[in-house]
Amino acid sequence: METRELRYFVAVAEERHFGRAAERLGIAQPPLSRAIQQLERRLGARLLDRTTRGVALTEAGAVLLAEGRAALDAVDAAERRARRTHDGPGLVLVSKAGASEELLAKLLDAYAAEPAAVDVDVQLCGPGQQERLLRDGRADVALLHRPFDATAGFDTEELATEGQALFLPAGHPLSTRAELRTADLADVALPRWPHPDGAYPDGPGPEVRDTAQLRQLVSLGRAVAVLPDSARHALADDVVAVPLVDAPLVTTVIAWPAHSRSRPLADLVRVATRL
Amino acid sequence: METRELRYFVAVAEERHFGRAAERLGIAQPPLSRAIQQLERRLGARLLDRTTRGVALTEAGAVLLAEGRAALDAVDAAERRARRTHDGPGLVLVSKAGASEELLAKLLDAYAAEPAAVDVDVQLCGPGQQERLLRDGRADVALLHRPFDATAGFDTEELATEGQALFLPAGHPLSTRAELRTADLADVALPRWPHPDGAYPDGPGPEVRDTAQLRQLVSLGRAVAVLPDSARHALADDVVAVPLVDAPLVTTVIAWPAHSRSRPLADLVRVATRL
DNA sequence: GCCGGCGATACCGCAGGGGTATAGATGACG
DNA sequence: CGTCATCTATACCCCTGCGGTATCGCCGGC
Repeated sequence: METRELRYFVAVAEERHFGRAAERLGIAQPPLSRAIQQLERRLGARLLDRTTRGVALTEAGAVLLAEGRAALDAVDAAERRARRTHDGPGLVLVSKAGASEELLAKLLDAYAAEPAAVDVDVQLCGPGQQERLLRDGRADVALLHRPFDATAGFDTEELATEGQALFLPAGHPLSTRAELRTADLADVALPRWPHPDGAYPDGPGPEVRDTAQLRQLVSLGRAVAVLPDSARHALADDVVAVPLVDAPLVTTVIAWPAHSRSRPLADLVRVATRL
Repeated sequence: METRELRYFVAVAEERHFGRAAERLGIAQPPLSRAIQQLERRLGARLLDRTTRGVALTEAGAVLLAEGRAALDAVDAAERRARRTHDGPGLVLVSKAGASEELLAKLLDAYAAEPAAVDVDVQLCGPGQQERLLRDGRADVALLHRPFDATAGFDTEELATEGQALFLPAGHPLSTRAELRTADLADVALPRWPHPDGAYPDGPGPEVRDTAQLRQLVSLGRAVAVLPDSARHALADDVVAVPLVDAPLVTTVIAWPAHSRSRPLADLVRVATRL
């Protein structure tokens, strides 16, 4: 199966519409129809149920969509990592904006002191994006936070575990409490995080993209946030943190593609585990 | 990057010779040279150092070889799993021939009793092959044995942990001992297992492909073997097992691709963990 | 019953992948 | 040092197959 066929199929499967998929791919609709038919013939399997109002995935189509996305990411990763290797030694580390800032700073300092240290390009992104970057080769290593981020398929080492706290603007009714339980948050409008596809769930809370942005909203009195205790370290005067004693513990882990065995990556991981 | 280009590059990188790679690919040598040149131009990176006596990998080439193999496996997996889904529900389980036989039998029995059980196709193979089958989609789930098999990149659940024993033909000098230590094996010729590429290391012991074959050689008095205790269960009268008290513990795990979320697979894993 | 939207079919043009023949480069060898 | 063997690159040709345009057939909505 060729990458092109797979890209075409994934586009149709995601758009559930040949015309829109063709537009997204920058080709006309008829060649796309033909390509999908050929793919189905070669696989010997129906992938799509066509109706006059669009297309639906068959079971085999759903499997090919899931596996095909992973395969396309792997191909992209091969290309990106080869290109980056040619451009010179270096690592791309990705972390959530605003999360584990102190740990990240210590890690970068400690690694830079290593004799064989290479350039580390730090990418900050919103939650749930790191996994994708690691899979498609835009990043080599990531700081993830269990249980929020999926670590499936990566090698990981645990770096730190901490509790969570509610971060409130000073003057908020709950800000005088010594500690809180999740039940106390029943009628608090918590911020809404985007799904992986970028859409936001419905609800009363503000829409946020990353933790740094959220912290600013809290400071402005426009949001309250549940964040790991370490977010406390750069707290503005007008923000209060109250421990949430029964919130799940958050573990910061360093994660990398399971097959990676480069020397700089191994050094970075070793430094991280010895912090 | 197209699958075809990647296949071509991997062939040349593995053969380190354009002519042989072309033959393996079933094409002539000149188009292959051209294809690699185009790939290098598109990537903007030299992948191979050509000499008149063959080719050597550059650093970027080595990265592309490793990542490219994984990517090609992922593409194959997408194709195979889509095809198998179309052919009907079913799981392919792979295990080492002769290993964990009792546990495997119990697992298959227990799963078959499930209300939503699907066909389970059991593939037996030599050591180190399961990982490959799981990666390229020929299998859905595997029984692996830590620390011998690599579980990197898979989701796993532990099923059993056991010690190892030395399996000897009756009458062997060591067969009367109540227990052994690894130091006692210093001048015993242990069997040689093939590398992933099929080549055998040099040494005095017999060449073996799988545990079932090894057991037969022991029974014939042509080999001695270090195997997990459970290999004892179908022991012939003429074979003696002596515990190796300081050998590493062997953990049997059930492993599957990290992103797999099919109902039959989840059922099988649940049944396995409750054995 | 007509219209609009969607996927499939028919047909054409050309980019590019594959083939053969051969040149160019370089280490091996007498 | 010249010749040969070996291996990759270049030149040139052919034809497959991808992509484009025009149009058809089908079906749901009004």
